[in-house]
Amino acid sequence: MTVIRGARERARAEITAAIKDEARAQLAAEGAARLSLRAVARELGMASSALYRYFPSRDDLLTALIVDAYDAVGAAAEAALATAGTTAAPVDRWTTVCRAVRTWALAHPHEYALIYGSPVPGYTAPQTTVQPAARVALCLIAITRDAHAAGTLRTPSGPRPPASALTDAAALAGRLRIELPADVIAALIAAWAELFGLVGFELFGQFHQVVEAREEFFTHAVTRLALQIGLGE
Amino acid sequence: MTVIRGARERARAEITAAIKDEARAQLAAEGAARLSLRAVARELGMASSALYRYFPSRDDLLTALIVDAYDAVGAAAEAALATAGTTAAPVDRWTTVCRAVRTWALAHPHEYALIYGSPVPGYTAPQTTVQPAARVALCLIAITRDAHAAGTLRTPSGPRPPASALTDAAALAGRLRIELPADVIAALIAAWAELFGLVGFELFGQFHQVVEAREEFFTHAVTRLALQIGLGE
DNA sequence: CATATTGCAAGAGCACTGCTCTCGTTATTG
DNA sequence: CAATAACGAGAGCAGTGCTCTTGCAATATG
Repeated sequence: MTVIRGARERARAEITAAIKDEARAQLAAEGAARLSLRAVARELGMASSALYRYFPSRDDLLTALIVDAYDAVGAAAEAALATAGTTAAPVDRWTTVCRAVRTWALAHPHEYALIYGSPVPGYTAPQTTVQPAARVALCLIAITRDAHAAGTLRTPSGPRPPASALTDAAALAGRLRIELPADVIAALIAAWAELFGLVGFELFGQFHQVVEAREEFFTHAVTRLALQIGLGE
Repeated sequence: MTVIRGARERARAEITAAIKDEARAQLAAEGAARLSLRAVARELGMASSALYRYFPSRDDLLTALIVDAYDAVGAAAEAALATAGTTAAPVDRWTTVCRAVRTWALAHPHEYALIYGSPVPGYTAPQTTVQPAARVALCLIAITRDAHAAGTLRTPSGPRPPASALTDAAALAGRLRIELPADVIAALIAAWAELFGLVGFELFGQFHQVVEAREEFFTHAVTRLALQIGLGE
């Protein structure tokens, strides 16, 4: 971590945090589209131009909020995984993490939309977002790897992935040093994307007048995702 | 269809269409956030205030684009289903429709983001969007219903949905007059959401450095979705 | 300690936005 | 033909992101 030396750096860190907090509050209240630098400055009692000392542009502020949101949902997933413990059944660990993601999303819809909805600032996210963005996925990987190490992992259901998908999966496994078969990795990636499809559809209103028992439906659906990659049963 | 009587109504219809076309062009080029009424008016050679005779607000124009986008992706899905024909295997019909959705999304990323990413204008979409929004889902339902009628539908894999989910599914089936078992409906809803999770993750860059053979991966994943609701095999 | 340098806040200002209002003009209808 | 409704254009308001300049305070340097 960076050590803050003088009073100036300390003040800078505090003001930067205050700006992000106020911006996050506006984001939560009104959404990313209505987030206004001038309103943030107004609320903080400073000139709008002073804010540019801390964030060179509105997009940079949004990017900082994106990183924070990824970290927040990642932390929620990790906390859920920790409370579930390593002794629980893999399926239960899986559903616990998934439900934590869903709960966080429902509590922070605008922040969720910022990271898993339309990517607002430009189309290619800065490199700084990729590591926080991976935290939820790493939780799901950890569960699967533990099950694999314990020998309780079946082979994924359904047909075998095509060779190209297995190549991609093997490359990813090598890069992240994941001790899992390529077909499991491929199934994991699909389940990971499908999980956020379920969350996003509920959050963005597609389940309106379609699914009413949202939580039960979600739990059931992610349980099936777990079984499909070979966890449990 | 509405019959256009006078020259005034004809002009109004044409100008409304021209506004939407120009707005759609700007949406495709820059995204919903950068869509500007004044720029649309400028490009059309009219005063910005005149545009408000046709769309009472920017959100109303966006809503019109949303409806059009739902209709476009729905039409793409229906066209794919038509070309696949009724004689093809249910799994192939399913993957054909899914791939048409993905192809449309890749060709129209901003329009896709508008409807399946973060819902921009307000949180509750107007009632006029629900019918066009259902067209893709109705394609998937039709495939499943055809397979059920032909007797080639297995029971969905995995555990049975909870009672509340079955109740929701039965209610939906009754409302839409779908002749399908409740557990199939429930599996269909999950697969429907998961399909758009796969598309969205690819489109929004989450598969960056994760999946390279995107098309093969997608086809494989949606094939598994089909098997999971009982189509084919 | 005195001085030069740097970091910072504030204000004015630019170009842009969505939107409203008014004012002539044009097309439709009785 | 006359009354009415629809329409286009312009001015204007409040707000936005962002830049530039000016003056001040904290830091670093001799």
